Formats: sequence, structure tokens, C-alpha cells
Amino acid sequence: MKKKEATIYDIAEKLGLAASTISRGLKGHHTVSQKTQRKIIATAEAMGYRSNTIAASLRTNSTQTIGVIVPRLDSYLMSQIIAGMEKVTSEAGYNLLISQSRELAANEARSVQSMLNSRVDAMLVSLAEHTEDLAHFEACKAKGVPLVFFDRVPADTDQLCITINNEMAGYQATRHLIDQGARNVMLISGSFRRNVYSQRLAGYRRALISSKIKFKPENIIINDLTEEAGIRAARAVVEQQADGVVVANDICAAACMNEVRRLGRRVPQQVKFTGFNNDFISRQVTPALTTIHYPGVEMGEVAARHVLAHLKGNLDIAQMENIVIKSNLIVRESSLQDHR
Amino acid sequence: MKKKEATIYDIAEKLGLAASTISRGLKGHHTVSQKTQRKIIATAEAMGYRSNTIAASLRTNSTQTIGVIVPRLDSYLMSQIIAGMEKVTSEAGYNLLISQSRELAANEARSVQSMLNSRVDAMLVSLAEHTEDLAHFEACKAKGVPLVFFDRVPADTDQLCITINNEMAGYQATRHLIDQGARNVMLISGSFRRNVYSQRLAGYRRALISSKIKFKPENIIINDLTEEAGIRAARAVVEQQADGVVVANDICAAACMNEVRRLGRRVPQQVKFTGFNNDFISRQVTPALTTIHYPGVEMGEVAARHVLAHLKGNLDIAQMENIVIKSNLIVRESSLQDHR
DNA sequence: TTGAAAGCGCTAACAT
DNA sequence: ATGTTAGCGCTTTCAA
Repeated sequence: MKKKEATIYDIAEKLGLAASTISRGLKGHHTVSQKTQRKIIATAEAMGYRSNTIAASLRTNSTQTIGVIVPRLDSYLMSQIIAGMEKVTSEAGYNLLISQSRELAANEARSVQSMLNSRVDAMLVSLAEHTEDLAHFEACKAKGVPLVFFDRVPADTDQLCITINNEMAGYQATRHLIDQGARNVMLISGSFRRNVYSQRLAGYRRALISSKIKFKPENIIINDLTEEAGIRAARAVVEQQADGVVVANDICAAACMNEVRRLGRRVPQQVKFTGFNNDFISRQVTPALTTIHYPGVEMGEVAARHVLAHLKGNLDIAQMENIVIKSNLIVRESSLQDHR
Repeated sequence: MKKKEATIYDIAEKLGLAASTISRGLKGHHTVSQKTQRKIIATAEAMGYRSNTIAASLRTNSTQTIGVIVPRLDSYLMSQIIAGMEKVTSEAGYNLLISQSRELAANEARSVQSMLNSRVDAMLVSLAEHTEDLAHFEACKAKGVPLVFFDRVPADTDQLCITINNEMAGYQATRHLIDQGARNVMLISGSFRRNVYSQRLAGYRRALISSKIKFKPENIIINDLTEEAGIRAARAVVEQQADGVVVANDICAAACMNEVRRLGRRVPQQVKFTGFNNDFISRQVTPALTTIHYPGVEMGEVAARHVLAHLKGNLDIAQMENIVIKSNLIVRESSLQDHR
């Protein structure tokens, strides 16, 4: 069972002071004399006193907690982003309340409610694949809780969004394969409901157009970008006789590439591959996978920093343009024309 | 700015009832008539009322929040474990407050304090590599906050610990390499301060003994098990003329294996490898990496379930034996004697 | 079945 | 420099 905790009243009593003086002394308020402050801190320590942030939160109407909702926790990219957020927020004395939607709009909506109930000071959200309707975020605006989207952001919103330039990245990946001699380039992607995938598609199409290559709908595969999905997609790659494949993440790309090789095609000589995210796997797979470097930790840090600045009143995120973080193409063997 | 929220008093006023009745009605207390309950719920909804869990927490002295401290968030294993925890706790109506120690005891201690301040109902912890002294966890016991360790657990503690059988896993991995013909087997590991590594070492030694192979201290490499560390370790593998290498995670194993091949040794013919964790990378690297399947999601679920049962009073974790989750060796090409 | 009142531990405006 | 007081919004005992 939970034990009874020491309160500022207990300290006050022991020192013959008022509770308010203890409160002030504990946070180094300038109206408290050096001497009493030292006494207060010493006895607080001695009594094992721990400030009850619940009570403080209730009183001040601020919890020093930021809610984070991600589609899934067990993804390399998301864990990088969250690591970045945690670093910045913990240094500022904020806590992170984290939940995952598991790609379902219903879970996402439930998490939003739960976090509003917990009175988080702000929310950082990356959308579930299946979220269509954004109504469950209205409550944030209604309650004045700042909301920032990152990575998977809504198509149009007046909230601050933090992304990479997915169109450009999709263009670069596709264009690179074409430059290396590919003419029949497939795209393996997640659902186009999400900006990260629809914009990569847009970039893919622009690259085809810029090289006067006809867009073929049958060259597009939509799946959940897992390892298994990559293995399944390999058959289509071989059947379509693709000579280039742009895949929207590295896990799926690596699995697909390996399976394509297993099916007898040579990579990169017959089929060239590019992935997305610059996971470890892109470096350790054979041939090493050309990919888009996606700065996850940085994205998390940037999201956290902006929301903190807003909470401090140093910045109004409502007035801000969306933030685009720099990504870049990393060329490795999986896409090279003159690979021996 | 945060807007004013509707409270049970606002509802009470609107309905001409007492706040206490609203409170009861909202949680379906049986002493409230069907009719008034319906009215209460309807107007609460209409007013956009959201229960203030902060106030409830202060009153009831329970936050429905569980604190999680992990060495690092950006690790595949940890994100799997956390995903498992999140699934179980969210279904039970609990929130997760998450922080990372970034392998530093000081950060870990700060997180413990911060979580106690936040009055988490329980804590789930995996130790930082650099934690020696466990004094910062004393406060949990002193305050009656249940504490469960998982994966990286203290050497001796009366808290519940959830692990795999690391000694057995280390034995199996090493023994397998010996069975495949290796005689000069190296071990690449994290710091032996942590049970997960010291016990794998114990298993490694037992395997050597059982095959009457002499233990050589120079066959042990301790590092941080990153990709870069794996690459660095490759030189030693070649210099020691190792014919087998047991590595304590897959990332480091894959990187080391690739570098060893780059240095001109053939895998598995000249050097055999085993990893740990069964990350994607173990399946996608060439040759595919023999590894220990580490059930991360399950470990997270088990940890969460036990702590919840304890909180509900259905179980006393203080009375429990440590829990050992089943792991197993997965044999792939990287370790096979008769590989063509 | 409903109401009144106290109090969880803290902060902050207003005294002194 | 320190004290008094009044809540923050909820739950819960006790009374009606």
C-alpha cells in the first residue's frame, strides 16, 4: 500500500513556519531569507519530502506533461523520434505521456481524450494510417491545448506540422534510379491517405514525367511496409519485370530486395532498389541499400523544442509556417548501374 | 492559453443537483436513479465535460499512471517491450509515463524522483549500463510504490524481476558454434555489470567447459554493442583468428560479421556468428544470422500484467519468484558448418 | 436517493 | 520576510 507522504505542512509545523513560506523556500523564491531557505531545504530532505506535483498541477492548471501519440511504438523511426523528444523535454523538466494508436483511428481518438483528461499541457501527434476524420482533435483546440503534428500530418490543418519534404525525397529516389538506367520503376508504399506516402507518390510521378516515362498504375503496390509485405511484393516486382523499385521504408525494401534476389534476379544489375529512413538495416544488408536519410531524432527534438517555446510564451505556433526538416539521398550499392 | 473547463459543479448547477450526485452519476454509482443518471450523462456530454483526472488523483491518491524507465528508447528491443506494455496498460485504463536514462545512473535517479513526484502508481524499470548503486530505488519501497525490473535487472533484489534465461541463451549460442566446429570462440558483450551480459558470459564459459575448451580472457570484448562497435571489433576477431563469435545483440553482430567478411574472412566457413534478439536485421543480413529469439513484446506484456494485478490487489509481487520468459535459439546460415 | 461539508497538497493574492 | 486565506475539482463520509 502507498504510505503517507510528508507535506509542506509537516515541514511547516516542524519549523514553526507557515506552509506558504515552505512552498516559497522550496522553489527559491527571493522573498525568503537565505537562512530559512537553508533550514527548509535541510528538513525537507531529512523528512524525505517530495513535492506532490499532482496537487501543484491542480492548483496551477499545468502538469508539465506532454502527450505523444504515435501509430506504433515498435518502429525504428518512431523510437528515434521519441528519443529526441524525450531528451529535449526531460531537460526542460517536462514528462512524456506516450500512447500508440496501433494505426487505428478509434485508439487515436481514445488517446486524445485520455490525454485531455490527464490535462497534458500539449500534444505531439503522428497520425494513424486509418485516420480519416480529424474531429477527435477538435477538443484540443476547444480546450486550448497546443497540438503539433509530426511525420504523418493531416492534409490541411491550421496546426503546426513538422515533416521532411516527402515529395522531394520521392522524386530524388525515383530520379536516381532512372539516372542509373531504370525505366520500369515500381513504387511500394503505405496508404495514400497519409501525406508521407501520397507525397512520395507525387515525387515519384514527377520524376517519371521529367524523364518522359509513362506512369503505370500497376507499378504501384500499397501495403503495410512490413518485412512480410516486402517478401510478398517481390513476386510482383519480378512479374512486372521492374528494373527499379522505390520502397517507402528500409525494412520492407531490404526484405523485398532479398526475396527478389532469391527469385533469381540480380541486384542492382537487373533490379535497382531504394529505401527510406536510413535504418541500420540499410547499411548491413547486401548489397547496401540506397536510401533517404530521415532525421528522426532531430524531428523529435524540433517538435519538442517548438512546443516548449510555445508553452513558455516565446513563440506562437499558430502563427508559424510548417517546418520542413532536411533529408537527403544516400547512395549505396543497391542502385548503382556500374556495379560489378 | 488554456480555456476554462466545465466541472461537476457546472453540471450540478445546471441540473439543480449537488456535485456529489454528479460525481456518483458519472461513474454509475448504484445509489443514483436511472433517470438522474441519464440526465447527468446527457448534460455532461452537452457541456463538453471531461473529468479532471488531476483532481481525482489528488483526492484518491492514485494516478492510473505507470512509470517506465529504460536505458534507451531508440532500440528495437526496448520499443518492442514498451509496445507490449502500452497495449496491456491502455486496455486497463492506465497511462504510461516514459523516460530514458541514456545509460546513465544520474539520469535514472532523476527519473525515479520525477516519477515519484508525479505519483505514479507503479514503476517498470530496466537498468542503465552505468548503474552500480541501487540506492535511488529505495524511495520506491519507502513510499510503497511497486517496482518491477525487466530485462536489465539488479543482481540481487527483493523486487520482482522479469528476464529471459540469459545463462542458458549464452550457453546455447556458444555450444551451437562449438557443435558446428568452432574451437576459438569470441564473445562480444556489454558491460558485465548488467545481468544480461554477465549471465551470457556465464553460459559462454559453461559451454567451453562442457567441451573442454580453455577459456581465454583475450577472447572477450566489451563494448556498447552498437553498429560502430561491431565494426571496430571485427579487427580483433580477425587478429585472434576466431572461428566463432557470439555477439550480445544483432545490430552489433551484423555489423561485425559484414566487416569480418570485408576483411577477407568467409562466413560461416571460416568464422561462424550468432547474435541476440532476433531483430529484422538478423533475417535480412547475408548470411542470415543465427540468433536468440528474445520475446520483447511478451516481456512487456507480462511485466505490465503483473504490475496491474498487484495494483488491483489480485497478486502480491513481493511474494513472487522471478519470472523467466522462454527464449530460443534460431539457427540460420551464419553459423552452419556445412554451408556451401 | 440525494445533499452538505470536509479535505487531498499545493499556490498565490493579499495581508502584516 | 513571513503569515493568512481561499481555492484548484474531485471523492467520500455522514446526515437527511
